[in-house]
Amino acid sequence: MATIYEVAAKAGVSPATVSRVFNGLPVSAEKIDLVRAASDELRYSPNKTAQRLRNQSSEVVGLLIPDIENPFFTALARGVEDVLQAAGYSLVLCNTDEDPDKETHYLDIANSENMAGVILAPVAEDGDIRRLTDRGRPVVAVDRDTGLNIDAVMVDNRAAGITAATALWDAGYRRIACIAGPLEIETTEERTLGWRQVVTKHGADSSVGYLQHANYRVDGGRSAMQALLALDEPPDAVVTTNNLMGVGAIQVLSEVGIVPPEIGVAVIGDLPFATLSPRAITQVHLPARHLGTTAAKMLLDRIAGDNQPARTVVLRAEVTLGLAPLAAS
Amino acid sequence: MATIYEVAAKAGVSPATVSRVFNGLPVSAEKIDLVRAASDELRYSPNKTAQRLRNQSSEVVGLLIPDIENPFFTALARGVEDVLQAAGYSLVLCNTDEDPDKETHYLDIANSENMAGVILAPVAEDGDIRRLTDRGRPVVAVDRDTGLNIDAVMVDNRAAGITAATALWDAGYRRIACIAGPLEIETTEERTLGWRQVVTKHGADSSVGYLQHANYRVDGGRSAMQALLALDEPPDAVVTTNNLMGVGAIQVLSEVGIVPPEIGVAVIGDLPFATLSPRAITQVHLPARHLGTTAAKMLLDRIAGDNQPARTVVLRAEVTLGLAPLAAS
DNA sequence: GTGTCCTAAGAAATCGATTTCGTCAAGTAG
DNA sequence: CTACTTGACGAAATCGATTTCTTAGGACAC
Repeated sequence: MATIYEVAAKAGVSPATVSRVFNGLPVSAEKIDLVRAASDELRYSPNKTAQRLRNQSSEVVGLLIPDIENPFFTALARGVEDVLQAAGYSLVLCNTDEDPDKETHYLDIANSENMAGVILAPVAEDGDIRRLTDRGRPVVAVDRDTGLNIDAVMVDNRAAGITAATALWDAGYRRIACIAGPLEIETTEERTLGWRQVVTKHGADSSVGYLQHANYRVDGGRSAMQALLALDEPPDAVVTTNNLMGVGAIQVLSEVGIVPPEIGVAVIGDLPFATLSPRAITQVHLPARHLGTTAAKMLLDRIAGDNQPARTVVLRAEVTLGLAPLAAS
Repeated sequence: MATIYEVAAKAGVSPATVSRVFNGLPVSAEKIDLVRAASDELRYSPNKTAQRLRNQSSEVVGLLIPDIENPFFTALARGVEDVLQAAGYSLVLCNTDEDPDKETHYLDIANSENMAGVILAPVAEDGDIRRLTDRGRPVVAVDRDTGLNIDAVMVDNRAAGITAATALWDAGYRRIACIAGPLEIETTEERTLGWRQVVTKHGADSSVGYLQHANYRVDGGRSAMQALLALDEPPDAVVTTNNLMGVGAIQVLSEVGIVPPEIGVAVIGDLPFATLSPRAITQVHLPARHLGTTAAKMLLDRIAGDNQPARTVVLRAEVTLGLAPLAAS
């Protein structure tokens, strides 16, 4: 790789002049031509590492997500990438695995790598985000809240829970269960609260094991659904508070031969790879990609020097109704 | 952020000594203590950018994949990440979107970012991989071949196609169609050749529209399946040459009410988010994660200075048989 | 004709680490 | 006791860009 010194030597000018040409600072037309010719010939492109050291910042943004294999987060990542790529930034994608230590580790890296900023779906509320913000590096929280006063892009999870449960109730289901995630994850807790609000409003009983806590993944949904089916009076419908648990629940149902709309199923989150006709299922679509693009735009604003007080943007989910039960129960 | 000079001043030593302490070079015990105390107090951690400039390399690896929303590639990425993370490297994930220009762009970035190496699922055979290899940066191809003489980790795609078609034949299906991807993508072409080999071996007719080319995604699988069902004599089984097209095909089948094993379905690739019981479907499991871990290990070897001739590792797919048809047709 | 101002462009400092080189002191051999 | 080796460690060069400082030269006013 050619350096700025080689270009300068070949063009018969100083390195400073080469730098000026590449940064659009005033240089005589004559020398501009010399420099362009020399740099073309040597296929010169400025060394980003040296630029970064000198400028104390880079055109790299970190994105920290808990699970790269969850389609929700990949859609989010896709949204982030689209915006950043268009703005000439590159994206470093880090998998925190719901592990606070990994999160801290990657935040340290963001720091010592001089990244321009970070978009973060936080694992722990007390993460070491300060280290970045103290150095003036913008951080945007996405999907989940931090305790800190920073930009955030969130989904109205309570409303999503209400929407899901209401859709099932309106379709005629009366014994609506809920498969919730681990207690520590606030998003799923909020959705659960939305479900509970609807169920109790209608005076239905929600205390007989209809609330199942499970891990956030497919197998969690499976075991929770199995537990629900084993109840003396199984539910006639179920809300799952994320996409993967929804997959697990539907798998179990299809294995025992109970297919929606024989049982009502509402999933909060999208099922991009559902293999049965998605029409039978109520989906509360989370705007994952939009979450990503919004967060990326906010981050770019901050990088550009925007200093307004921290904003929180709340996006709403959109529902696709599933079929109603075949006959009144 | 504290610099090495501040640490040196506080400890009353030279920056060189601080550097030596951090790099395990011989320093007297007495000064080691001084440096440790000072760096702890200042929470010093070396600036990676400066290290990278000086050392002409970094502990960052680039992974270029065509589609971050495809579970095959996220599983692969996950495998890469596990290995790199354990070795203290970080991963920059780049989405090439099957676009040769984006691929070139990201390869340039890998170059000027002084990345330690690159793992690449190439889009175009004539990509600008040379620019990296010429500078001594190792590159490992994964999933797809390059024309170049570099390390590669591949799947035996022909065998995967043969396995899929044979499983259906052995289960008793006799009119086996194939949903293939775009002609440019060699992986799906090889799988298609495997299918054709089995079909022609048994003297079955494969020329009556049973081979459908479609785009590589869910909607491609949908339209191909619809075309197959519209034939005068529709197939009684179908092989799809990737996971997403499989999803689309199965969706269409479930919508028209034909459920496996009424029709035979063999998918090359995994269906991690299938919502029907996967038991009815033959899956040829591609070792996506293993592909990633293998590639990452090979890359780390090269980074460590391994100079043996380029290797190509071929992994084999594993089949999970679906159910046989209910009655002989 | 001389003083002032402005612009182009080179010299040199800077970012923060690593590493070579040289110095000095202590230890060992003759 | 001198000569030579060895080891710790500081001074300074280096990586490749950007930016400040400085200087030279031209344009213009008086």
